[in-house]
Amino acid sequence: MTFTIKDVAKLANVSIATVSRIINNQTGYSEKTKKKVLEAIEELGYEPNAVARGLINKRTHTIGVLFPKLSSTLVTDLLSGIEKATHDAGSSVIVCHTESNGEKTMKYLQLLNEKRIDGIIFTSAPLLEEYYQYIKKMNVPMVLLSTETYAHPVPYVKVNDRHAAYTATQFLINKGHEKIGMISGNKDDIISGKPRIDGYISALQDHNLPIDEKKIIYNRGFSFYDGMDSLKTLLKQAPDLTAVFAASDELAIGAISSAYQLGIKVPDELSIIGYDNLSIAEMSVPPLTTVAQPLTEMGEMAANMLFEMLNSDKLIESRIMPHKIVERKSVRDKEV
Amino acid sequence: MTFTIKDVAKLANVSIATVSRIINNQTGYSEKTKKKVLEAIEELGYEPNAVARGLINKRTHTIGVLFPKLSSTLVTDLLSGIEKATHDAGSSVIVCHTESNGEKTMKYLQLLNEKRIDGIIFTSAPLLEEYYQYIKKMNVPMVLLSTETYAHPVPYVKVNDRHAAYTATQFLINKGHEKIGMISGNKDDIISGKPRIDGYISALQDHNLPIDEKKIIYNRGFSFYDGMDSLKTLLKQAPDLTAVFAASDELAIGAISSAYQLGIKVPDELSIIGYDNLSIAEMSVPPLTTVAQPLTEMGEMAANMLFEMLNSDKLIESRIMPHKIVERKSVRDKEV
DNA sequence: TTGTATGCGTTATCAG
DNA sequence: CTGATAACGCATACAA
Repeated sequence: MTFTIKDVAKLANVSIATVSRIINNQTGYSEKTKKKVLEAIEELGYEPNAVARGLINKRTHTIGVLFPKLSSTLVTDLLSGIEKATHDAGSSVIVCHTESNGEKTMKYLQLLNEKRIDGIIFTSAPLLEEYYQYIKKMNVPMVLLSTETYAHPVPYVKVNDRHAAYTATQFLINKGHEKIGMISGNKDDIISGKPRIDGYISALQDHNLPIDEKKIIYNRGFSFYDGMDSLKTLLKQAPDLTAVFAASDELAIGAISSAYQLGIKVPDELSIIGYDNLSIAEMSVPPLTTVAQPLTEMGEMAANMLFEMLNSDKLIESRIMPHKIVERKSVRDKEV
Repeated sequence: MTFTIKDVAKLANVSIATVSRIINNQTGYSEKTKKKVLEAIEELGYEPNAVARGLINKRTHTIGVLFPKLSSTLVTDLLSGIEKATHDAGSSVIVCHTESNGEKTMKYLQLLNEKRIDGIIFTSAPLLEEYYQYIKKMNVPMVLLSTETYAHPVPYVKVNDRHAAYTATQFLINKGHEKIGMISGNKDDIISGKPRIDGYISALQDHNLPIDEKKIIYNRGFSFYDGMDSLKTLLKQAPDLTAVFAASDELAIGAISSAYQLGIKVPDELSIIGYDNLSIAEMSVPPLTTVAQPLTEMGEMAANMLFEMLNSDKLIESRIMPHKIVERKSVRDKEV
C-alpha cells in the first residue's frame, strides 16, 4: 500500500494544501497542525510521489549522462564523480551507453527528453551537430565532459590535452631522453587524438629535438592491443628510442607488455609514460608513470556546473582542469 | 517550446482522446484521422511526456541499480549488461553508489521509492534485513546480482563461488601443483569471501592434499594492495608454495607485482590464478590465468529477470551462471 | 469513429 | 492560519 497526500490530510484532519505546505516547509501553519501532520506522515510511512511533483514543477531532479563506452575505469571514475555531486545535489543520474553510435545517441536523447530530465552531461565523444540541435530544442542545460566543441557555446570541463601531452614529453626530455617516440591515438580525433600529438611535437621542437614521423605510431583507438602492436612497429621503425610517450594508459600498458615479450626491460632499456592515470596504472609491472587527469573531480565539476546552470540559468565558464605527472617506475633517467 | 497532446489535438482538429489513442496505437479511429494526427505530431515535433504517463500508468520505465562501489571494471561490466538489457526493454537505469554504507543505501532506496522506479537490482553486497524490508514495502520487484540472500525468497544471479573456487584450485592441482596457497578476501563475507575459501579447501581435500592454515591469507577486501601484501606474508609463512589461488583478479595482480618485486618469476617459479576475468587480467604481465564470471551476461540476465517479474509478476527462479577457466600465462605445469 | 469528463498526486492561487 | 480548487500532461470510462 502506498499513501498519498490525501491520506495524510484525512488522518491529520487537515486539507491537502496544508500537508503540502508542511512537506515543502513553507510558511502558513501553526506548530500544532505541523506536529499533527508530521505524526500522520510518520504513521502512514508516507513518502511524496516525485513523479507527480515532476509533472507540476517541471523538474525531475534527474540528469542524463551519455557515455560512448562503459567498460573502462576512465568512464567509471568520471561516473563516480558525477554520481556523487549529483546525489549531493538531491538528484539522480540516468546512464546512457551510446557506443559512439549516432542513431543510438539520438534515441537516447529522445528518451531523455521524454523523461524530462533536467540536464545532460555529454562525455568523451564529439558533440555532433545533430546532437547539439536536438539538445538545444530540448531546452535543458548541457555540459561537456572530457570533450569540447568549437561550433557552439557549450561549457566543458577537461584537461588541456595538448598541454598535458607537452608536459609528459617534457618530463621525458628533462630526464635526459632525446630519442622519444610516441604511440598516439587517432590523429583524426580532434578532441584527444590530434592535440596530444601536437603537444608531443611542440615539446620536441621547444627543446630543439628533431621531429621524425617514424617515431610516431597512429592508431585507431587507445586500447591495450593497439599499444601492444604499436610498440613493435615503433621499435622496428626507430630502434634507437630510449623513451616513449603513450597517449593513454592502456596504450602504455600494452607497450609495456610488448616490451616484456620482446625482452626489453622497462624502464632500464626503455622508459614509457602514459596518460590518464587510471587505476591500472598503479597495477602494472612496473607501475606506470603517467600524466594524471583528475577524473573524479572532473565528473563532480561537470555535475556541479550543470546544477549551477539549472539554478541560475546564466552562462557559465568552461574549466580546464589541472593535470600532473604521477611518477612511478616506468620512466628513469637516461644514463649519460 | 515543448508541446503537449493538446497542441497536437488542436492542430489536427481532433480531441486529445483521439491523439492519445493514436500515440498508443490502440483501435478506434479512421486511417484518415490517424494520418492527420501523425502529421500534426511531426510538424510540432511533439514527444510525449513520460512524467505524466508515469503518473497515470504507475510505470516509470526506470529501474534503480545499487552498487557498493563504482570504480572497478567488475562493476562496469555488470552495469554495461544491465544498461543494455534495460534499454532494449525500453527503460532506463538510475545508478546509485552506496559505498556499502547502510545509511546511504537507505537514503537511496527512499529516493528510488519517491521516484517510483519499477524495480531494483541490488548488486555485490549483502542484502541487509533493513533493505529487504524497505524494498518489500516499496512493492517493486528486485533481483540480486552477484550476491544472494538466504533469509528471503529473492531471486538472484551469480556464479557459484564455492564451485568456481574449487575449479580454480583443481586447475592448479591438475597442472601438478601440490603446494598451493590462497590469497582470500574477507572470510566473514558470507557471499564471496567464505565460499571461495571453502571451494579451495574442498578441492584440496578431494585430492588428498593437506590443508594448512599457514597457506591461507585472509584480507579485508579484494584489492590490489591487499594482494601485494598478502603474497609477501604468504611466502614468509609457506616458502615452498608453487602455486597460489587469489580470490580476485586484483588480488592476483597485486600478488604478481609483489612477486616481481621479490624477484620471483611468474609462472616459472610461482603459478598464480585469479578470479573474475576483468579486463585487467589480460593486461597484466604475464597475462593472468583466471576463472571467469560472465559479468556482462549476468547483468543482462538480472535486468531481464526483473522485467519478466514486472510483466508477469509471478515468482522467478534464480540463475547460477557458468564459470570457466580462461587460460593465459600466469600458470604453468609444475615440473616433475 | 470520436469527444467529454474525470483522475493520477502534487503544487499554487485564491478566498476565507 | 487554513481550505477549496485549478492546473500539470496524459489515459480512459463513458457518451454520443
